[in-house]
Amino acid sequence: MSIRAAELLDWYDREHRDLPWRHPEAGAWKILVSEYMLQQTPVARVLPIWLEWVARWPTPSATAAASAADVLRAWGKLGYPRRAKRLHECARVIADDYGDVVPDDVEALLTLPGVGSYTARAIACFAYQQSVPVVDTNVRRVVARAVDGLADAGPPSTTRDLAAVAVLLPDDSTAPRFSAALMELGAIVCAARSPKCGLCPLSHCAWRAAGYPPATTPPKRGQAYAGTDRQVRGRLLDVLRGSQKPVTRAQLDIVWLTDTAQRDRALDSLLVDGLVEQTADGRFALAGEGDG
DNA sequence: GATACGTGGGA
DNA sequence: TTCCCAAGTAT
Repeated sequence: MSIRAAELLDWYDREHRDLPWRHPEAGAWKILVSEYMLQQTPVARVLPIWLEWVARWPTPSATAAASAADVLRAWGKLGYPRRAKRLHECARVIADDYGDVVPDDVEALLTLPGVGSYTARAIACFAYQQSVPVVDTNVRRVVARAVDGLADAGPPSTTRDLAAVAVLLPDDSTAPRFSAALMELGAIVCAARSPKCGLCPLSHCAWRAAGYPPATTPPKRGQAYAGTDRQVRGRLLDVLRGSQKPVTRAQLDIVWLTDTAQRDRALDSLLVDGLVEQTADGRFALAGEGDG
């Protein structure tokens, strides 16, 4: 079963959320910033950070001129702070190598730090109106249901997923809106947890036609967060974000008392990732503190 | 292909 | 309260 573009586009025009990075005046850089922030992070949490961010650093060169520490602080508790570091590095590359203009071709975009298959195509599509497939988790789920009649998407495969969406893409200038609509439908109607099929505009959904069969593969258990290195890293970084001055080892140690080996490992990984630096006197600070 | 990588809100 | 999961990327 396929997806009728007209149904999807009409629904999108009626029901889509008014998100600022979708406004025509946003421009490629601010769209790029939104894409980094939206990687694995809900719109509601991104919105306030994005608004402050693009007002403060409206261009790649403005972003590149900021210190890494300021960038990490502005990122706040959005999560996965390596994204902030990569965004900062990306800004420098675009400022230095691309004349402060976000490149418009997928191949060049893919060379930027933090830009993978999804983000490269999202920028080409939404910032430059190119008819390239854009595949995120929402799109994969909508296609799995509406086209394949399955409750959930199978394991991701970039090659396979791109090909599946490519055949659905309208062969005209509506392609970018079609991709945005696919993502929007997955986000607010064809949701993972409780799909609102009563509100779905698609009159030909294979999953519905099959009587909404449940997933056949057992749900994969995501790893617990409590007690992981990720949680320890988060705690350590939170201390560093909150201090304008370098902190002592003891100030970091108190955030994780239960497993000192794990705490040491977490701190070391932050140093390796370049998110944290050690000062000459042995204290610790956010990377690039004092730069810019 | 599997795994590491933050955080917080809703069911 | 616990569990799920949210516009992925890099290794």
